[in-house]
Amino acid sequence: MDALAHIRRFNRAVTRQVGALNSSFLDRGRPLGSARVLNAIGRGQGDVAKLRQALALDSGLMSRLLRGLESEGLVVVEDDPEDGRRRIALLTEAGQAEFAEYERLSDAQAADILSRHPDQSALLAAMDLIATALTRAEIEIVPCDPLDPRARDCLAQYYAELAARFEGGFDVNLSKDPEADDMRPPRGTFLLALSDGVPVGCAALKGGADYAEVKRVWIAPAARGLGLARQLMEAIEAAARELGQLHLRLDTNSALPEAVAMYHRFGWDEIDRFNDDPYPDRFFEKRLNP
Amino acid sequence: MDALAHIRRFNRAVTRQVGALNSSFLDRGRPLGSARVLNAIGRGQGDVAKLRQALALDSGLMSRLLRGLESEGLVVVEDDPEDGRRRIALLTEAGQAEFAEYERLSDAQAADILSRHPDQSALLAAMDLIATALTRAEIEIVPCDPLDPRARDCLAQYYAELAARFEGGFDVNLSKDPEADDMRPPRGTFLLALSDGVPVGCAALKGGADYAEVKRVWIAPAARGLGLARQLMEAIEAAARELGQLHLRLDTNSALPEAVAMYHRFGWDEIDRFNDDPYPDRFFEKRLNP
DNA sequence: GATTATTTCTGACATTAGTCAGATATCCTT
DNA sequence: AAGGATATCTGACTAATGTCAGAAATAATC
Repeated sequence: MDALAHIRRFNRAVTRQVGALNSSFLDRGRPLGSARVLNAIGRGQGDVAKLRQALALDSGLMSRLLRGLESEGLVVVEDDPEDGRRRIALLTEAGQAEFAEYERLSDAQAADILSRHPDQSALLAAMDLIATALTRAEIEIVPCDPLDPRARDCLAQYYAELAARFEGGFDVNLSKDPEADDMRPPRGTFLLALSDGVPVGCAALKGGADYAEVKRVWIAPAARGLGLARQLMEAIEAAARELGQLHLRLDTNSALPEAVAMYHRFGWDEIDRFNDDPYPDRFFEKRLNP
Repeated sequence: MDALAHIRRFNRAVTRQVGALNSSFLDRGRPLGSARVLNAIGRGQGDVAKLRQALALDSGLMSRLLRGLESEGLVVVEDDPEDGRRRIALLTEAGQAEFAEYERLSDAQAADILSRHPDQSALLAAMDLIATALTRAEIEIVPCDPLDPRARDCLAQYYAELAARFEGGFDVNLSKDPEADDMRPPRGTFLLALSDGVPVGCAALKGGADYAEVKRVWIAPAARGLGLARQLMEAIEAAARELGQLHLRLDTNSALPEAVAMYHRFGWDEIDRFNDDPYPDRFFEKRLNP
């Protein structure tokens, strides 16, 4: 069977699905164009110029759609304090509520599909894989508090994976869990890779007196193979330079051969054991140029 | 992380993708409505009434779009010989060429996504899973020649799966491969389950003098758990009645416990070995009421 | 400070999409 | 054969979307 036949089927299936979602959006009594603008603003695209680019709309049309949403009382448009030509759109309270209603419609449709499927986790994994493949160009790496729920979520998946891959399992309490303060500025940092707001990877820099440690490097299964690890490691190194930490170390385990290979590939030197943590058996360091 | 957040991300990713595909369709100088009609006809939806239902179009609009395509010389609309009220749309040669161009655009986009992905087979499997989940209501079961490429494709996957699951592997040459003629009317039949044209399962009825045998029951991994096996078995039984074969038998293997459980569930009785094929070790029969 | 570029907004207009009410021909049922 | 239902088509209309040109304000450049 031709691979393209499968993709055509996928295209048609999602096209119909998107069509169904769009017509359910119409039930809220607003044309699709306005609904799309409202949703884009709700998702944080306030900048009118970016909005126009993201939705590929003519400036005249954009302007009229915003006037329409304003007269509905859902949106206010303010001047950009940094550039008097630009304007910024914000949702009013009513606009927030309306945006939430659109999210609810979309969620209801999603929950319906999910509930009918025999293997929900397989379906979610497939959706993640495809969403990542389609939005890979737009994955962004942002700093984040190590106690943020999104960070905790990544770490939970990271620990679960270690537990599955280490022969004797993995108990985070036996390992030295870094203090959150060591992974926050000014001592260190915690980075998340976000694909359209969903975390698909993380990495931490734990500051120290003699050297800083790279910890918790993890990529979601759906996002592997996209070169995300390199992006994260480069961002970590940039953050380390920023913080004046030029001597980096990390530890890992032979049970994770792709990690070991990766550190070699990224210019890390293998060194002797430098701590007594029970899990790692491979140790690396890298010295950065300022 | 909330499952719905993942689905929202998926929704947004495919919405954007569908939007991009639609605007590439516009490049062919024809409004989207006409393009959708042309594509639906090209995919075999000639019946104007079905076309209207599939695309959810008003009869007036449909009529006008067809007139437009006719005046472009892409489509001819004929009377339905079976029902004078109905009409049937067909692509002219120019229409076929134009349809092929749309397919090419869609394929190019698909190939682009596929080529950028590190694990193409995982991406295809994910697409299959989702397409099946979204179109499960529209899976149709149709008779098909056992030598049709789509049938052969299913059988190849079926044999590969047996080879993986049987301890000593599976060599189709050691098993009694039924003659194609025994799986064609008037002796037997071969059924395919099609989801938007892509085969996602099959089952065969091999006619015989004393009894007919059910063979080659297979469901694609992406389509499992949807109750497709029951649909296929019911269709096989209906075909058997049609052909006057009321005594059915089948053989299977303990290495396929879900198949064994299924036959019990569907009212088959386990019986003694009735052939000397080396692979099966479980044997069933079922007597149908006329 | 003059010139050029950028951003938003408005007006005028064209195209596309969607809706509704008949008209006509045919089919189905009794 | 009559009456009701169905499928398509046409005309008349409305709403939505897309396009273009230019005005006004501000920013960037020289």
